[in-house]
Amino acid sequence: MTATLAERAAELRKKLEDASYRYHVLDAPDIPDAEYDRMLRELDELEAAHPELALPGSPTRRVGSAPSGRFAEVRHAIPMLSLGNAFSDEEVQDFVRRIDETLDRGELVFSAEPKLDGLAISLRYEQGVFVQGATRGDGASGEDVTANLRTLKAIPLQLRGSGWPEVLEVRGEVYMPRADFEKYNEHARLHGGKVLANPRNGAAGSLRQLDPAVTAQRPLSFFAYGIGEVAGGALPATHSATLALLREWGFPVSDLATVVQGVEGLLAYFRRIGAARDGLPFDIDGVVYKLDDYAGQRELGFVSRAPRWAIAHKFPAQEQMTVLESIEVNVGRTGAVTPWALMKPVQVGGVTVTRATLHNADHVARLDVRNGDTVIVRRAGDVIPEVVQVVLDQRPSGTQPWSMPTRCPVCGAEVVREEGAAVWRCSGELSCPAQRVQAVFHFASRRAMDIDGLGERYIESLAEFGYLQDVSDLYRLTLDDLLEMKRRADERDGTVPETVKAGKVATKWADNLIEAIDRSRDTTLARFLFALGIEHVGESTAKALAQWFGDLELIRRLPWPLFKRVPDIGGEVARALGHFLDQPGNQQVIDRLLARGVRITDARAPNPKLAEALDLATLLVDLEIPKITPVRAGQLGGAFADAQALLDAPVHNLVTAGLPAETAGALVAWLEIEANAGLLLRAAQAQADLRARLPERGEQAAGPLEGKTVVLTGTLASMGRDEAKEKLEALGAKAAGSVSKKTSFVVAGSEAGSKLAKAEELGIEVWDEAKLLAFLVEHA
DNA sequence: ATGCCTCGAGTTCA
DNA sequence: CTCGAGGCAT
Repeated sequence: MTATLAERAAELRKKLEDASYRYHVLDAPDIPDAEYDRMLRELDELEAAHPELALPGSPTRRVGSAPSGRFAEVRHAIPMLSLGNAFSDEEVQDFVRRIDETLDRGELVFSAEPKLDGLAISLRYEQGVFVQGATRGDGASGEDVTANLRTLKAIPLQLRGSGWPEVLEVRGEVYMPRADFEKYNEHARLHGGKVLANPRNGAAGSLRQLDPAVTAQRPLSFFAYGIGEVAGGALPATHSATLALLREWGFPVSDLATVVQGVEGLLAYFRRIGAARDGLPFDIDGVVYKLDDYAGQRELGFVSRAPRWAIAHKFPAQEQMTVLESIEVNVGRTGAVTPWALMKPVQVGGVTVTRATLHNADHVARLDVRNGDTVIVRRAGDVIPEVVQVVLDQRPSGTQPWSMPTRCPVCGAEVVREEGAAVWRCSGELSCPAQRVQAVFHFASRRAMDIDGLGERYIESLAEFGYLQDVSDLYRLTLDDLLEMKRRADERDGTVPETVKAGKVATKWADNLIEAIDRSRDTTLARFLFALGIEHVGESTAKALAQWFGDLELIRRLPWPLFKRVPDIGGEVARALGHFLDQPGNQQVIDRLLARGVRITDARAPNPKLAEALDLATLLVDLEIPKITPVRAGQLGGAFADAQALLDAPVHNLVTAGLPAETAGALVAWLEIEANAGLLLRAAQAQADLRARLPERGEQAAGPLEGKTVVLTGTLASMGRDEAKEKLEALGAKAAGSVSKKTSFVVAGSEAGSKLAKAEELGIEVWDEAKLLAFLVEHA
């Protein structure tokens, strides 16, 4: 029993020492802080419970690691201690209770401040002059980095004011502001410099440069938070008063540092800083509480490595270590094969994470993650977990680099990658069940046909049991089909509910689903086009198509080059759309959807601006015919009335139209290819069609927001964001996803974040909810 | 060609 | 939200 505990203690000590060395000496940590803290606590508890295991050299007895020797060693007259940690309200309550029991003096006053994620240093002033600066090192002695610290503008070389002690040591944190860190890295990337991993490492690495000139180039800053040795003078009786004095003497002190009372005060402060955290210009990993009066601090004293009168209250770890059990792949709607990591569940930033996307094969290769690896996961951008790094030391032996499967795990078709592209795709297209299921899921999604209650599981089962070949089958599902599907699915999974065994069948969900499918039959052209899941045709492009052509039948017949007449649609998107419509299978699906009751309720006349599509010269340029430059196309446009006339023309007419023989030859050769001739023929028909339908110019009334681009952000009280978007679009506005200088105005609800900040930065008009509502009422 | 600016597509958890 | 890539102005 004791033997195993002793082994565990030895193992923990070894790991902690290694990690500490990497962190403090090499500036290259290989495990997250949270993991370090966890191991240190385990060892601490072990040693507390079994004092015979506690050794003098244990990591629990000191703060960091010995200096690397490149800088002179500085012995701290008063050790630079680290703090105990609290991760929960209970631990903070315990901290306060312990002080209460010792001091017995009623409501306690604490100084509270953010805990910066930087590098702790000590600055020594004699007669008010900066004489020496040192890193914390192992707490007892650190490295002399005076020359480097002198380059920091935030550190006074001579104290301001008066009344300072003859000898004064100021402690604080050197850090790199986030924005400066980004800027620095951007510059480094552009000029091939060293890219810093994160602000903390950036600060640590910068201070440990042997050449102060290098340090001077780094955007470092400093906050004072305490004092060390004081001689030949006196300081106030409280920490807060001392901070105020330090500020007068010329030190930056965080203006978030404040005084609070009792446990409630501490916890309220923690929440306030936590809420403000993302908006702060620097990284913090928690807050620090210190008993404010020095007399009380002296009375409380220290436990082995930390003061009893202070504690660090840490935010939930944003990074954690866990084991990657396997790398799986997903097949998306477009056939994209995406690798993702299945991991042992771990708490990160307050939620349990088990899976994280690995984006694509290149990303996996860059990280070199393998099955069984120990990995560091982080929740990036607030929510989405990502695998940051592999802990190579912990890699099991005999692993192989991961490689993309050559066959689709779902349908067995070959997995291929387009030249130069990042994604690998399953080549099975609609014969791949995964792609079919995803296609239906997309079709039913809220922004497409909006079929409520049709989730992925139901779709999978319906497809599996043969009720669903393509999306048009949704519209011939019966109540019995659904119930039968459910029965077979339950049977297969062995999850037959007790109620069913008792002879009762729940049908409410199926009634609702049938009803939802029926409701979705009436839809808009934009939703319908989006729902089809055409490559490159997302919500925005679908809206543009609907707005410009107005009618499904017209779009179905259009030769692809004409799609390029719509703003923001270029060759790539037009070709993808044409390719989709050229497949008889797709046209049949559309036919069946219409035959089974799907109705487009907002058909209208084409946009008058499409008149330019009637121009033969424009059309010829769009067709991308070899040798037909815009100039040549113009000549042909002048010589022939329309595409039909060109098709009818004998070859020699091309030459008489002013075309050089070589160019005319290229055109004739192009036309000899049957598909091309067909394209031109269809273009001729489409032109005739359009000509018949186009309304007179200016017939369509322009909305009050015509030509305006708006961006919505934050939460609106009176309506959903989508609803607001629709209303603005109805008035002619275009709703964009991000703020740029082209944005006309931003509508900001409550808790608006980065987009509002960007708008303010660019000086773009911002509407609040009241202004939006007033505008909508006025133009209803 | 280059550099914005958008859009599309894929994604996590409660 | 973040990446990759298309569209378009320069």
